[in-house]
Amino acid sequence: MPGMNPTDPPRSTAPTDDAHAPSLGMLLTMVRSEIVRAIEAELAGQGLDLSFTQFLILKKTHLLGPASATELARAVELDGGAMTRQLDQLERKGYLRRTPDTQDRRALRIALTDAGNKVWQDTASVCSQRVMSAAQRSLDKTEQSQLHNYLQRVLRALRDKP
Amino acid sequence: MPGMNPTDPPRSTAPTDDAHAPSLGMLLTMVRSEIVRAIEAELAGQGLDLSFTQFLILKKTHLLGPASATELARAVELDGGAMTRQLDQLERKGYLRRTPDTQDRRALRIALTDAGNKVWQDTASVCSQRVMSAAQRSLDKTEQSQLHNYLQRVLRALRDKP
DNA sequence: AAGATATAGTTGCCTTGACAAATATAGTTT
DNA sequence: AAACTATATTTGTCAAGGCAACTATATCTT
Repeated sequence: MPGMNPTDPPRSTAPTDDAHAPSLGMLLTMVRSEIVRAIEAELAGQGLDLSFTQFLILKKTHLLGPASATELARAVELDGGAMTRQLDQLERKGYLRRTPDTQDRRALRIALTDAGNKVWQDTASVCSQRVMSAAQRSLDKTEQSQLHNYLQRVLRALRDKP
Repeated sequence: MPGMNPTDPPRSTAPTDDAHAPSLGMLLTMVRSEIVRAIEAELAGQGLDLSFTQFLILKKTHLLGPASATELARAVELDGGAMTRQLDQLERKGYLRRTPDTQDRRALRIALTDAGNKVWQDTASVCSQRVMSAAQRSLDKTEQSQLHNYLQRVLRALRDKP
């Protein structure tokens, strides 16, 4: 076993027991779901009724500036149909607006409203920064960028198939 | 950007158009979903009709030996209700069996059938090994264990709240 | 320019998973 | 041992997201 951590506690000696070292896949799942939970909790704590997905959409809309629904969907890795429904909700909450695109009459331009901008800048972005820096607080700068780098390389390896 | 209209609002210049460097959160999402996709594709390619969740349940059942539904649910980070339904399916497919626990009459013992064991050992575990080693092929041993280590530290930081 | 093909957004359908309620059984306290 | 309390599993309900079908428009081909 390549990464046998000496500080691991002894364990029941059942079948091939190394059940305590989570696999890479499991770690990714757990880390991600903790981040999601934490950000949703922060948002709720600030009185904001936003799901993690909605938070992401606000983030990307702010980041990209007015964008089409499809661009946004790709940016947050969400299905187009699901995007439509999330946009419905965010529009109902008053955080963004759909405007017909004058260039392409099939498309929309999704833009933050003033309220949406305010919520993003004053609250939501702060929540996520708080969570993300808490998450990485035990890594120094070098380690943080290594982590980032490793994950990018893993991603590329997975996408450049063979 | 095809068609930049003069009446279009200014492209947000502020947040440094570094929109191309995915955040840590986004990386985690993307890496994980690539892994899931890849493993499901491998399984399907081997003629196995197994969702990623079902794959995980087989894996953990193999790893833990006969376990209760609750133990399994915790091991794969799945809700108890969802577990019941996945067990229904896996039992229908003939890969595992529910036996009443003789010690605790509320509980079950979930065990792989012979078919389940065979599928795991001959096919499913191989698929996942193939995907996971492809994923990490551009990291050397040291980097792999650093990645693992960093993720564990991030996870701990998130769980040992502030 | 007509036809073929591709893309944007919406909607319907289906599956999954979270959450809560219900039931059965253990374990603890009085 | 009766009353509480905690745990294991199941079921109902709901929201979310994937996929396919549909409409409208754009783009490419002939």
